Amino acid sequence: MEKMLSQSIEDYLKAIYEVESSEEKVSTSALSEKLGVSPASVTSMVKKLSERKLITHKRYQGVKLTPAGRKIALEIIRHHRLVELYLKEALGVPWDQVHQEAEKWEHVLSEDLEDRIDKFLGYPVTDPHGSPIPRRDGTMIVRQCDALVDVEPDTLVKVVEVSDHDPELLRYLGGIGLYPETEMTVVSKQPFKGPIIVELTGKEYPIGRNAAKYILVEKANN
Amino acid sequence: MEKMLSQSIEDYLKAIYEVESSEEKVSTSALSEKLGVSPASVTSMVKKLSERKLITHKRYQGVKLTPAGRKIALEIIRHHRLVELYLKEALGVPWDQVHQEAEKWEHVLSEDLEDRIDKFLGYPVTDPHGSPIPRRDGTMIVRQCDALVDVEPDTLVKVVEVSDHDPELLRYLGGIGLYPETEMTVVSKQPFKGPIIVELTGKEYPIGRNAAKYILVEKANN
DNA sequence: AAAGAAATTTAGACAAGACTAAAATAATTT
DNA sequence: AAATTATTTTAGTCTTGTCTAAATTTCTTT
Ligand SMILES: [Mn+2]
Ligand SMILES: [Mn+2]
Ligand SMILES: [Mn+2]
Ligand SMILES: [Mn+2]
Repeated sequence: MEKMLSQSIEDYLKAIYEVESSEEKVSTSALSEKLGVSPASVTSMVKKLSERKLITHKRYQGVKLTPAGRKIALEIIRHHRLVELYLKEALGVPWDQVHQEAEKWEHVLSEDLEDRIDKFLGYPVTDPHGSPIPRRDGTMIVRQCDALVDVEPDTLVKVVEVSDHDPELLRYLGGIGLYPETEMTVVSKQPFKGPIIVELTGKEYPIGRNAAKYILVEKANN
Repeated sequence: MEKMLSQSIEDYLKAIYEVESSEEKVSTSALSEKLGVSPASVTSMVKKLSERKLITHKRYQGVKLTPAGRKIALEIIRHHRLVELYLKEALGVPWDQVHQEAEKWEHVLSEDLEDRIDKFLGYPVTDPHGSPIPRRDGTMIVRQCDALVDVEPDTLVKVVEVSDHDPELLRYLGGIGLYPETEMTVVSKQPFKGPIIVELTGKEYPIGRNAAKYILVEKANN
């Protein structure tokens, strides 16, 4: 049952899953960008993944995960997020560094160790950045939430999730105490694409429009 | 300063170090055997490692680590042994499984994580099988001890180290309570290459000659 | 000392995964 | 609708690390 997949294949499937969850089409260029390889390299890997029935591909039209491919992607994402949380909880790795470490560890985690870590953490459902952890059976809850950048001023919101890709942003947010589950008020959106001002723990902080795209929130139930 | 070395190179250097510590010469065939690759593959990697000045090589005469190569080997062995101990202590992985896991994790451990694990464990000096953990500076204590198979009957000995390579042996030894630091008496050596009988916690157990080569002991001070 | 056996190296091939440059196709402007 | 631009694919090359088969060197026997 267990096929041995290369780290490269695992990273491609994960990237395709991630692009699928935010973009309409999963284009060669999007994957090229995300994985830091040339478009030509993406095309050749796409061919291989198609042959293995892990994705479908219409020439020039982008790719799509098959159920088998999606299952593997979620397996790797589960590893990634469990490891992130484990590193933070068990070894005190700061939340802006866990992503980078997990990027390597996700590929060498045995099923046995996955279970031990899961148990140690008390079967958690979200990682340190608020992203949901896929279940062992290859399913994952999808939540409904808004990007901070789209929220109207004067709204009380609760942070749901923060992108884990930019360590510098994470350090800034950690510095002002903005984590998943934090409640805050959107005070104003400065004109001319200026920052969004939020208030938490009695102080006001600016958050750039671009950063605010990567902070997901839900309206606080008052 | 930090060169990025492939997992393969790291495994070769580690294997060379390990063969060096037990055999006179580090032969192509010994490495081939240990790494599970063909002799021809060893020769070609040996050429590469020589060019990088990590080993010296006299044609048909075996290889030797340079100081630079030895330092890297010990770095990997340090990772390996810290991870083994960590998995056992922090996640309860049984001692017969830690080696297999560590074989993969040793290559993806950052210096930061290495330090965190070291600290968590209280700066340990031996791994679960009793092998010394190299220090950060690339040095390691070498101990003087005897293989159990060479000990005369009627001697009280203390277990120093057990080979981590055979899970089945480790399970057997764990089952009879034979771990590093355990004291036991060598009762007899059965004739015709028969087993060695040891006594611990009041009971006698047989240990095959071959297994006894991989159990290192010292005379108990008493 | 020579022959035979064993170990090592060379030669040549292959698979994975990347790259660049050029060709093909699709999307956008004019 | 044609021309221009952008995206994607193809073609061909490279590196890493492996393999098998053949040649070379060393070791062991006689
Ligand atoms: Mn990865
Ligand atoms: Mn995360
Ligand atoms: Mn290894
Ligand atoms: Mn060990």
